[in-house]
Amino acid sequence: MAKWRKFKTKPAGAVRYEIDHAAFETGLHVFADGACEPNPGPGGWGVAVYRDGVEIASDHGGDADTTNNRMELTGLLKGIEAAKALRAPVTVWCDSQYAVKGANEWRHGWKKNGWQRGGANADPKNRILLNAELWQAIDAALAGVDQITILWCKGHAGIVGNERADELSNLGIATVIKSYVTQEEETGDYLTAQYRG
Amino acid sequence: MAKWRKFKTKPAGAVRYEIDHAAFETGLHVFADGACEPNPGPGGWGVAVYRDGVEIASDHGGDADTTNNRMELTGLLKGIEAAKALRAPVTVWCDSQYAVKGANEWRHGWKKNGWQRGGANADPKNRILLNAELWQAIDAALAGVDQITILWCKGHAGIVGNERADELSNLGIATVIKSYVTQEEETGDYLTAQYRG
RNA sequence: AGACACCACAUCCG
DNA sequence: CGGATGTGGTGTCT
Repeated sequence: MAKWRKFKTKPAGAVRYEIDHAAFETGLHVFADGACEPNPGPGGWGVAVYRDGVEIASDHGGDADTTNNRMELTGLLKGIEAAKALRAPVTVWCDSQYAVKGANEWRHGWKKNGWQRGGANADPKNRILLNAELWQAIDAALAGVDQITILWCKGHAGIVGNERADELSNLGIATVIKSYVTQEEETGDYLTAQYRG
Repeated sequence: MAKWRKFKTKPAGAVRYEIDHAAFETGLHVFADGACEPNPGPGGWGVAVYRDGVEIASDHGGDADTTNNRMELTGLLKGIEAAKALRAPVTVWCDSQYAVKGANEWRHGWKKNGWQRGGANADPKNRILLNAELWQAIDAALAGVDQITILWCKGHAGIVGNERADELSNLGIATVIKSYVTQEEETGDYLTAQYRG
């Protein structure tokens, strides 16, 4: 029974992704998300905290020049910090497998490797770990913590907390943009001539 | 939309990869490619023949259980055979350095060595040449031939013939898969129980 | 140590 | 349909 059979026959299976909404209705849950428009470009992150299904806190922010994954990591980091402040068992949800697997699995290997990618992958130029400072910050935030569980949830799947975090990350972008407009209005100096009137 | 997008998306660097398309617009060119999805797994090969920039022939095929490099070699072999049939100077292009260097350089050493890998390999197990039958077939196809030049071209670089050969190799995979589906419908025996009904 | 190719996953965006 | 941001792997040779 070759592996690829499972791989190839998947389309026929019509696998449906079932969302266990009930799983979010009890206890403490933090949802983190990031966005970037375009990618790369101005980006934002958002965090929403839920207790027993009701939002009890939220936060957001942004960066003028960033990437989707940097914002995703920043959101997760802020989510972890928010979760730590609760001093109770919390689940932190994020729809980026890059962020979730990185925090749960890959991080340890990178750390052991001096924060480098150890894989048998391409040239040594690609050996450098991207966004290393953010990974190190996440690693530090997670040091000695055992009441936080980071889990992956599917994006755009109707999960309320995820949609809310997405909304907040868009708010983060809007905030960044607005600060540009303000700066532009004040100084008239941000945009290059070709983009003005 | 927003002006800052344009402002942001184009940093100063902007290195462009230049392809000498003109090189393919004159004379006889054969493009060979292979694919494997996943690797290892079901694979396909594709060959496209061009005269003065227009496609005059194509071929494709596949294998149920193979590797990317086996398909790459099979594609090259079929390409060489197609080139021989033209009985004129032909350039055969392939994006696999494994296939191109193997056919142009390494092949002679291996042959001299009784189709074994030479070098300082103490372990006789490491002297086993993989895909030896394919290399021997290529060697036989190239015997006494002097009107065929095998060259490497970069993959996924917008080279029309290479993209076409890639498409054909995917067709090769599809054909293989389809034959499985047919077999499944006929015998009801291909899929494991968990994927049926 | 190097090179090329093949693949998988998720997200972001147009 | 397209691209970018990022990770993980295998196939093969020198």
